[in-house]
Amino acid sequence: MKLTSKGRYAVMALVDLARFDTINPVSLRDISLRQGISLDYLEQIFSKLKKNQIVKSTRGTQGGYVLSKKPNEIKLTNILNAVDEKVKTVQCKKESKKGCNGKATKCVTHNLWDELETHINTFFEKKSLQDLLKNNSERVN
Amino acid sequence: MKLTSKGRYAVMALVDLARFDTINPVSLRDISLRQGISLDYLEQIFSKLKKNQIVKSTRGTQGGYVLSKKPNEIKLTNILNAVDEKVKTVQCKKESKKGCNGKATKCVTHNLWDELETHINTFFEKKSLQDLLKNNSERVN
DNA sequence: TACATACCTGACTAAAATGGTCAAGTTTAG
DNA sequence: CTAAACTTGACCATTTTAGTCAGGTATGTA
Repeated sequence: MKLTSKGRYAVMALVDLARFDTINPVSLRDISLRQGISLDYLEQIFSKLKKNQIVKSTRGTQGGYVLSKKPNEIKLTNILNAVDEKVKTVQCKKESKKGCNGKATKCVTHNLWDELETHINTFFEKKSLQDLLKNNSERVN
Repeated sequence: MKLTSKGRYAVMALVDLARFDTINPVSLRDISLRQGISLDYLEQIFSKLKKNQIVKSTRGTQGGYVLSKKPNEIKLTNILNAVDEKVKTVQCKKESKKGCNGKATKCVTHNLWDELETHINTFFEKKSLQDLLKNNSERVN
């Protein structure tokens, strides 16, 4: 079980945005430099964040990104879903009439992973960007 | 973020074992057939479970595996750790003096993943094999 | 004692996911 | 009109996953 960098990068970038977008849009270049994340990779991530209406973009010189909602309205679950960092547990095909692993019944752990999924999602639904801002009033660059 | 099959297989196999090892040791072959898991893969998994004293083995004809403790004493966290299915979050090198991503300070999400890790582990520490047995009194084969 | 059964070990591998890079744009402020 | 910034999509090296394969070794039973 593993948490990947993409979700972490997305959260880091948005915290950065929340801190710096108050006056002007923030360019990915700036975020890249401040957070040490590859610019090209950031572009992929922000493309998804934009599709999910978490950020808005302005083109051209002095352009960049801003949050489309207030930090306390952006929950971590929104961010992680946007970049496809969902909790994937059992791969039992829900379509199929069969249970897990081709058996007639559900595998004995089926409910377990469901519970875990709920458990983790609850955690992410409670946390907002605002919560992270509070814990990190020290400067980062 | 993803949960892999290895951990799921380990739990499935141990639930199977808990149900059938009361009289004789259970052969991996039987578990393989009942649970639809490759025999060779099961051997790898059980090798780790044995190293971590979760199961005991008997060789020879009529041999097989039995649990080394009672089902209520085996927590999911023990099982998942045994098969290296730990929760891995940030890859910040703890050795290094530097913070995450080569920055001087901890990345803004550092504490977040720590919290999540604790949150998930708490879940696994509460659940025992016994708990899974209760929820699955229906037959599985 | 033979031998089948079952555990044990380690090397190997196809496929997928991860964590990016690279190239070629389009848009717009100045 | 041009540089800064967003946009899109193809591409790729590495690592992980989920096994397979090939050989063992140990031992209960006939």
